[in-house]
Amino acid sequence: MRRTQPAPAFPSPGHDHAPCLKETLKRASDAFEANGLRLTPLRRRVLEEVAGSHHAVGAYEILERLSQKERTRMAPISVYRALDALLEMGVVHRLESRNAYFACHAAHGKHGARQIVLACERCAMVAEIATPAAFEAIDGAARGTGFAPTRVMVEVAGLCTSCAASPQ
Amino acid sequence: MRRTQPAPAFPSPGHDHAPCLKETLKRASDAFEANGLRLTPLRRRVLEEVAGSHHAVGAYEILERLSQKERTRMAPISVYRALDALLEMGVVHRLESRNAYFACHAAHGKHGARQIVLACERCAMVAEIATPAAFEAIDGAARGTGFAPTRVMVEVAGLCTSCAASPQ
DNA sequence: GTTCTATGGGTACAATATAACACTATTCGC
DNA sequence: GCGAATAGTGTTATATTGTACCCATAGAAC
Repeated sequence: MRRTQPAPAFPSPGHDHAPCLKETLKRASDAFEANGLRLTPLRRRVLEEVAGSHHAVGAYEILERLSQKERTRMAPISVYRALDALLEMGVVHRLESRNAYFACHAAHGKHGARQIVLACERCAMVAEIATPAAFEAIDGAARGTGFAPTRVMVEVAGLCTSCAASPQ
Repeated sequence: MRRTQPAPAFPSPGHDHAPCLKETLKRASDAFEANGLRLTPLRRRVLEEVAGSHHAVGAYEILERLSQKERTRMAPISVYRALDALLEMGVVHRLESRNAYFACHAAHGKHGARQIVLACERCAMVAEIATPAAFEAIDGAARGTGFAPTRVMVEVAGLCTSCAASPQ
C-alpha cells in the first residue's frame, strides 16, 4: 500500500534521491523525443545538476559546478541555452522570486504546470503541489476583470518541514 | 451610485489618473508617518514615477526618468534604497516575474497584500485584485504538507482588457 | 550532395542589484 | 543648547543575472 502513496511534498533530507533523478531524466528524454528535439549531453549535464536535489539552484551555480566537474570553462550562455530548452520541455521550472531553477519531480497534467511552488527561505528546498482550487479561484477572478490569463505563477515562501523543526 | 463602485481593476487608458496618484501619495505619507519614518523628497519622487501610471516600471527606468527630469546624475543605489523603503511600507510592490515595480493603488487589508497580481504581457499594465478563496486554498495546501508560509506571491501574466481587444 | 534546422562555442555586453564608506539631517534625552 | 542615536543620502565600485551576435558543426530532409 505504501508504494501507492504519493511522495511527500518535501522528502526527508536523507531520502534516496536516485529514483527521483532517474525518473526526471526519463521524463526529460521522453519530452525531448516527443518534440523532435534531443536531450543532448550538455542539456543532460545541466539537468543532472538541477535535478540532483530538490533545491533551487542559480544558473551561475550550475555553471561553476559543471566547470569544476569537467575541468572545462563554460560560458554562461551555454548554461542558459540548456536551461531554456529544459524549461521549454517543462522538466525544469524557474523560481521567479529567486532567479533560480529547480527540477520538476512530478508529471504535469496536460495543461502544463498547474501547481503551486513552495520554496523554503532557509534551505531553498522546493516542492510543487497540485492545488486546483487555487487556480480555479485565480482564473475566475482574473477573467472576471476582463483579463485573459496565459500563465499563472504561484510561489509561496516560508519554512519547509525540516527547517521549521530545526532551531534557528 | 457610481461613486460607490470600486474602481475597475484595469482603468481605461484615458482615465483621469490624478486621483489615483494623489491617493497613493496620501497613503504613502500616512504609512511612513505611522512608522516614525519620512516620505522624503527622494522617496516621493521615486514614488511619483512608479505611481504615475498603472504600469510596472524597472528601477533603471525610474533612474533615467528622474535623471532627465531633474538634470542630475543619480546612482542606481539611490533608487533602490527609495524603492526598498516604499516596498517596506507596502505602497509599492515588486513584479517578481519581470523585475519591475508598481504602485499599490488600493488599500491593503491588515494582513498585508493578499491580492493577486494581473500583469499584461504586452503593455505591462498591472492590477491587483483581492481573491480570498485563492489564498485560502494556497495556505491550506501549503500547511497540509507541513510547510509554514510567510509570503504568498501570485502573479498572472496575460492580456489586459485593452490589449486583448486591440489587434496584434 | 545540398539545404534546412537544431545545437552550441566564444566574445562581448546589457540589465539588475548591492557592498562599503563617508557624510548630513533629524530626533530624543538631558 | 548639546551629545548621542538613528534615519537618510551621496559616491564609488562591484556583484549577480541574463543576452546579442557571429559563426562552426551536426543531423535530418529532400
